[in-house]
Amino acid sequence: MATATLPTAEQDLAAQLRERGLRVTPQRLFIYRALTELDRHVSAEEVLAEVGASLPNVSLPTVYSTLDLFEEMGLVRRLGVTQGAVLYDPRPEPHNHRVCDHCGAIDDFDADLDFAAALRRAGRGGFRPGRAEVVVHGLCSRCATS
Amino acid sequence: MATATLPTAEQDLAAQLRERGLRVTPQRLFIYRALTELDRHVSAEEVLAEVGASLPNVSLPTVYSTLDLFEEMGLVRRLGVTQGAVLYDPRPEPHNHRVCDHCGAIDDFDADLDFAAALRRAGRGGFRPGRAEVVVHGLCSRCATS
DNA sequence: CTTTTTGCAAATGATTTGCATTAAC
DNA sequence: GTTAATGCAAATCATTTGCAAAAAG
Repeated sequence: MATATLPTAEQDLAAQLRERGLRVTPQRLFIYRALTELDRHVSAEEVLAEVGASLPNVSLPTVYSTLDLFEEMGLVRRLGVTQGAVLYDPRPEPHNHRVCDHCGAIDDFDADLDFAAALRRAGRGGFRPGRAEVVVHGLCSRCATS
Repeated sequence: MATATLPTAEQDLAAQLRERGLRVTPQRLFIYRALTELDRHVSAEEVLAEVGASLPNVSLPTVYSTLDLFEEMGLVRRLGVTQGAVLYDPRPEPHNHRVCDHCGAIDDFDADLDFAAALRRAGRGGFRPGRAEVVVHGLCSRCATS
């Protein structure tokens, strides 16, 4: 795909793909754009719906495999979920999550916390720790009200 | 079911069930026992396998519905997972988790951390915070080695 | 022209549902 | 005897796989 007129972020994606010897396809660019535009935790279905508006006939298997690729590239993170479809988090930097125990919604919150002690403990027994985050369980505003 | 000779923990379960107006069935008692004996994060299938050894013909739907019930009763917690089946955590007290980003394994670690700041932040915007835990992502000893 | 990527259809795997039967109480 | 709980079979939902056709380089 010609990349001359792409926005910077998508130029970067194209470059990263080429570096890996992978191809720059409209599907990959549009899926990336959809993630940026949606800017929240999304399921594969939601990504497909967003992409479908501008690029028809994209298939769910393509969305899944592209999201997997993006995870490998560190562009998104898969979030474990206790109900419904897996969510993909388009924020690559470390941040924390709050999870509604009632409806399963997951959103972000920021707080700079000291994870040194936790990382030290987690590193016992051969586990190689990477990133740490706090997960706060509770009820989202909607579920707390009703 | 007659409960005269049950171990204490199972007597307690029986009492809790009766308090709720629910019935004390062998399935519920054996599933509870299986959770105690396995004493680790388990899938519904694993629970069924363990239960099946002593109480034949238990069905997977019964395991699922019983685990749901136990979650409502605060006896287990469902863990969100990014691959494979949902896991049930038989430890009711707060504790932390470490997750292998390669194979998806989740185990426990303890560390007493100060969540006050995180809970304060998480409580913004109408979210009602309950428990907090740290999740450390990384590679388990097995995946780090190979 | 070569090889990757895609779309479609079908397969898989986890979990849930419907319903007649069984078992608690 | 009444009502909840169970087992079985079938349905559902998310995700993955196989493969021929399309498109990137």
